[in-house]
Amino acid sequence: MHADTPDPSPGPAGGSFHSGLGQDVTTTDRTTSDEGSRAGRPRIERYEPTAIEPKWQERWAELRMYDTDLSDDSRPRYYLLTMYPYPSGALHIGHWYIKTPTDAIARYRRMHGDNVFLPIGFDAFGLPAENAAIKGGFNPRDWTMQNMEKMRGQLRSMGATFAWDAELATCEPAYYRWNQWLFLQLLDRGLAYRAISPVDWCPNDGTLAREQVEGVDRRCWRCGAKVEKRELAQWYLRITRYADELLDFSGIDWPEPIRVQQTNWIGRSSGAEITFESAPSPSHAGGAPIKVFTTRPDTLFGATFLVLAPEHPLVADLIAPERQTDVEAYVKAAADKTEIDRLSTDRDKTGVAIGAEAVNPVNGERVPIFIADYVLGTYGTGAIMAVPAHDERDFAFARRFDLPIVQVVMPRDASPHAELTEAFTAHTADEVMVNSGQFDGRQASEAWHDIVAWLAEQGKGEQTVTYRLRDWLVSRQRYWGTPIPVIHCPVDGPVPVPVADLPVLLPETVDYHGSGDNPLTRDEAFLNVDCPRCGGPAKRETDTLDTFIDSSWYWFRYLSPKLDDAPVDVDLVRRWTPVTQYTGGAEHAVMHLLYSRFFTKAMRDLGLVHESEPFRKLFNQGQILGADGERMSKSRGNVQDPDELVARYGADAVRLYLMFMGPWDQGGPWNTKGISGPVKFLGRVWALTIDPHGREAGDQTDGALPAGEDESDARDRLRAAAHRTLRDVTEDYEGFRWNTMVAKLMELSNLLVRYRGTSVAGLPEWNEAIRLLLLMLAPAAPHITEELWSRVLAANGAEWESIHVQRWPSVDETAIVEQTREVPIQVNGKLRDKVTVPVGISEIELEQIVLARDKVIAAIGDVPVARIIHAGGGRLVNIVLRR
RNA sequence: GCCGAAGUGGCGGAAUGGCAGACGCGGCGGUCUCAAACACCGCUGAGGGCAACCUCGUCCGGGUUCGAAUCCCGGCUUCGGUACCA
Repeated sequence: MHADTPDPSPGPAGGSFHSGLGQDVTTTDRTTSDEGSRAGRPRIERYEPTAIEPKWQERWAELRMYDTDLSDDSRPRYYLLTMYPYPSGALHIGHWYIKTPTDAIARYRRMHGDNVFLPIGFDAFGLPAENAAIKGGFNPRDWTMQNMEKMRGQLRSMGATFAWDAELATCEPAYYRWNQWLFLQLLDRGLAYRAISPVDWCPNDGTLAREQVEGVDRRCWRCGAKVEKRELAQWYLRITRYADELLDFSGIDWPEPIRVQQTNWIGRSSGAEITFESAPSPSHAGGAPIKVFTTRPDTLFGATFLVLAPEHPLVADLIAPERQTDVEAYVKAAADKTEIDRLSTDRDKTGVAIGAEAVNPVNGERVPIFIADYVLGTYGTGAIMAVPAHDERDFAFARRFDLPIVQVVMPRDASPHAELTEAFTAHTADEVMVNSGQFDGRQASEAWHDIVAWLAEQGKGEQTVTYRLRDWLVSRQRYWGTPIPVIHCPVDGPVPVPVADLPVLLPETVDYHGSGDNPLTRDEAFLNVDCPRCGGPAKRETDTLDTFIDSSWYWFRYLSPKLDDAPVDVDLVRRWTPVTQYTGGAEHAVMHLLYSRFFTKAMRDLGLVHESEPFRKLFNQGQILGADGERMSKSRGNVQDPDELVARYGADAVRLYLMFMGPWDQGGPWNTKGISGPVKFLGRVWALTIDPHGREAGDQTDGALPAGEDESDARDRLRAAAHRTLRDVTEDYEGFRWNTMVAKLMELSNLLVRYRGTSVAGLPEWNEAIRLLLLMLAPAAPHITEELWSRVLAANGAEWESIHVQRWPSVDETAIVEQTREVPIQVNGKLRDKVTVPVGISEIELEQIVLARDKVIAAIGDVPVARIIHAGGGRLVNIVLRR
């Protein structure tokens, strides 16, 4: 800063005459540590986080500081939501990584006067509880409740400001009855329905989740038996009805990668549905419509065969008797594979002809029909027209089965006779039609529309849109979830449970029989009921709901977790939602974060909520990996236990270290060593505050101010640094840039350390800097700042008031204004010199000074100066020489 | 394969068109101590020079610009997601 004024002007000497200052906050311990007094240096009380953290956590809880008054309209509302944890047993460091910075946001917003609501709860249904229960022979409820109790304690140890009075657990009837209620409403609106679909089924253990099927030969994870596919009646939610609306992200501020993922997942494809007809054959009358979906109707003349999905319903009608055996064998083989296997890209194409033909509507040509598992029954119409010349998969299939390949689209200037060695899939504005009858010579992109129009005229096709997104399968053949409120009557079929009979309670006792299949199917008391419609004997539905239902509306319920006559408090929902800021992992991109958007829209259409989007702003934090760079898991033995760290370094240090590691959205490998940085920093903040006049053994400055500074310079510099830090740190808080926020506070504390024990320690500028430092640090490290704040107040004889109810300080711009500025000087873009000049200097004056510098003259030599660039507001000067 | 994110010292990272490496870890030297630990002070990208200084340097190759870690084009690598979606 004073690089060009090296001569030292000694400031007031010594640093030992300040005990009389009113603002002296030195602790009384200074005099009690007699055995530690060595070399005339009083030992100050050390920073002991474990001694202060529980104390303040209790105090905050006693004062109910963070229960939110939801009816308070006098302040801006800030609904801060963080993904609720699954009660898996214990918190891991990843929970801290997302939750403690979220708490810093809450505290920061409160210091701006916002009414912050930061609820917490538990995603308490799910498979891990059931697996643990089967293994240990106990009730999933007991396991879940115990885990929740442990995790509550751990969550409290973060010092986070959760609104515990709003806590909810989804496994409580008070919550899941409303899952059931919502399900019935969706059923009533046609947004829930039942359909048959294949599930993985083990002969010993019943239905398996996808992750319970192991290895390429698909065996049960528990008993090793070969897993089959079974057709089961399943409940679905009609999320596809909202596909187009879900593609619209206007009005929400979400990370681009999530929006892209959701968009791809929904997978809107514009194309045409084209109707082929079956050709007559000895065993089949012909004339049956076969609908195919294509995004390339312009290639219709190139369709040389048709492929149906193996499970396509028309297969049975069309099949030639002599093909029966082969086709059945193929269909069975396909059914034994999961969709994952079927979709594996590098697999060779397989399929069989079914001995039937179809008629191409555009030219009357007869083409053979195949079934092949590369066509999916669940997408489009489950049937395609195969155009091997213009589709890679069809090309591979045609090569394999020696089928004709007819090119119908080609580049304008290409030779029409060249043989294709791979599918030609380019679809720009520059291709023309060939081998396409009346469309020959037309530009392909125009022919696309012309052919669709022609088909529509003939009643043989229409333009359509297809989505990759499927309806949401919500049936789970599991005990530990929300019972689906339906009764199956032999007379009336599936009948909804009357709303008055809700909740359908999960039975208290559970008998697993040492097996993984759903014990509800064996629970006679649960199972046997009267039909609500005809009163006759009927059976309850034994499937439970996917736990993602629970998390699809939980933030509404936080506002009134105990409300017992409606799922949500319409008035509070109107005032408090959408959620202002949501924080959580990106791994939920196309599940929870998509389902929540769907549910919000569906609940809007049910008249329950007014808005269409759940979360106005979303932030996805990164993932903390093990020290080995791998995902943390018990089996790898690389899990970091936060309790251990808290016991050793304190919650504040852990919070600060997690924030300091790097950008929040980045995550990264855990490295315990690095925590010593934040630990030392907190120790310095402690020492600076309680003992401003102390000096450490080995300090060679001898209490003198830095060379070239007098006391007035030092006071200005302290004040400028404190306010500049405040300005920058405020911006970092706003942008969730915790790592640089902490770094800047470290810089300020380093500066204060330099002045500790000098004549400016304890002066008003010093005290202001300490005060700002504590306030800026308070949201991130709430305990130590609360403790030091209370000591400062006590030392000044002031009444205690929590640091966390203080207002965020405002920047004094006049403190930051400087008299001089250091200007880097470049010659041809290379740094050659620096010069300190008065702030208001003109460009002409600056040039004169710059050009007179020895180093500049040397760098220029005898080459003429072409021009001189003054970069943005005089931040830099660049002298450009003639080439 | 496709989609997304990212490549900067020994390590985590900062700087997003203007002084590369803030801040921290680790390392080296010193002070304090009987000694150690703690704490404190100084140094710490590479190479050269007694020195002042000089040269090189942000994954690789081009380009734009007075000036590029940053913008553009091409490539490589790593991580995440997805998986024959017609």
